Amino acid sequence: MSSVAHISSTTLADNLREKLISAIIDGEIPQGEKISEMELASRYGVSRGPLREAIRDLEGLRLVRRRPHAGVRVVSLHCAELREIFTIREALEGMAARLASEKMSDEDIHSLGELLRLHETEVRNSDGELYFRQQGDLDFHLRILRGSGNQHLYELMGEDLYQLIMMYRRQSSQCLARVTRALDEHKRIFDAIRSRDGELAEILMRRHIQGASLALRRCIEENP
Amino acid sequence: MSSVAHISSTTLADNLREKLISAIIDGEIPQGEKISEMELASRYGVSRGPLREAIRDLEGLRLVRRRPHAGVRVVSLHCAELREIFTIREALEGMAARLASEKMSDEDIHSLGELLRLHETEVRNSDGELYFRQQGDLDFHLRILRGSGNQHLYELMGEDLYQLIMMYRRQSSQCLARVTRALDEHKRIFDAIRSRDGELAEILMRRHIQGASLALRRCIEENP
DNA sequence: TTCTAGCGTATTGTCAACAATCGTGAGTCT
DNA sequence: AGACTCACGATTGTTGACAATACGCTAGAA
Repeated sequence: MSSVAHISSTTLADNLREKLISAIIDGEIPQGEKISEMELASRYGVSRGPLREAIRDLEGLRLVRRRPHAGVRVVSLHCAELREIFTIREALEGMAARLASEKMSDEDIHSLGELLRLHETEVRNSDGELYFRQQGDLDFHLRILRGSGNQHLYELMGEDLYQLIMMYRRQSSQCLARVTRALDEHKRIFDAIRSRDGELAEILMRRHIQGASLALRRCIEENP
Repeated sequence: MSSVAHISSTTLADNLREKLISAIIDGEIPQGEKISEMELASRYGVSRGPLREAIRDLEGLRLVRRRPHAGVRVVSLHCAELREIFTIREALEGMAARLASEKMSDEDIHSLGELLRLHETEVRNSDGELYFRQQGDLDFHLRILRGSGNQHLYELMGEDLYQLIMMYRRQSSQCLARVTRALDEHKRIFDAIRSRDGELAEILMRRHIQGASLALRRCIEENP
């Protein structure tokens, strides 16, 4: 089944794709850097064929920009671009919250509540842990995305676009202090979903993401 | 056999990508069909390398599904999937209408009004032309997408996802009769944008797309 | 007859060499 | 000195051959 050891069970290009995503997200390959096919190929011990296919995927995820015959560079997320992404996120996750209010099963909603309680205790205990926040926050949003029952929506926002957000989060580690407030907003969104109030859930989710976007921009202005 | 006179200004893979998109959209390669790399490569007179890269792109556009070592099939748009796409479209284009209300220049708005007047006369004259409708409708929506000033939003919805919608439209030619009503709804959206009323523009756009989605589903139920 | 096992073929995945294109720096002319 | 030309080097794009995997077919037994 889907357990371990799918290290090389797929194809080289697919594996490379994941490795490259991680490398870019972690900043191992810096933003704006031009990447050399030959160098990367030898670094990962594969030929240029699979590598080029993986790069093609990354281009689709908008993690790299490619100019024909001139090489490919890792994108650099400046403020305007990040704002664009968050606007898209607002539209998509707002819709997801609305759909989740209608479509989620009672069990899934219950499970989501448990997750929130878990987050609360974790926030209370280790009050400065931001790694948790990244994972936990993501987890909440991903659950709602999945709870929408819209497979395309989940793939588009939760698998593709989230990579871009992850890339920013990993590399700009500051900008927390919003943890407790975010958790509070999560709880209100959850309440709306539990009440099957799709319209409210959408509004709250959109506000929540607007707030995150605003906080992010403020943080960028302060810390160069 | 083939006129190879076209010296590709970009790359073979990029050209192939566009050709394959057209072929799939036009139904030249039928939905659900498993595509053979060798056959396609010889058909388009290229090697399998660039072809595989182009296919990788199509997978990102969700026009094909690929299973490792088992080949790649053109997606088949059944009703549920189409509904998912339209839901995403509703969220994204609704947001685009809101943003366009704030960001579009007066000249762009004026130009958009001219486009609508052009559409009106065309609809009045050639009342059954659906090819116009496809192009014209798309044009209106694309203008708003671009008017949002959000580059990522435009690329995501107007360049990537629209391929899927185009694919459906081309292949199920029926399902018009909504032309005049759609035009009317376009006009109201335009009015909201001209009034710089982003909230109203978003609501109207979402209703408009909901209506289109509903009409589509009804049409599918009637015509198998 | 139907299920299963095993083999052979056809297709996909990978590689390393070949060709085309772009960026660069030396050299020259005004 | 500054700008333009042109050829060189390095990198990307493309190809056909090679290896690995999945699918179908035949054959045999229950």
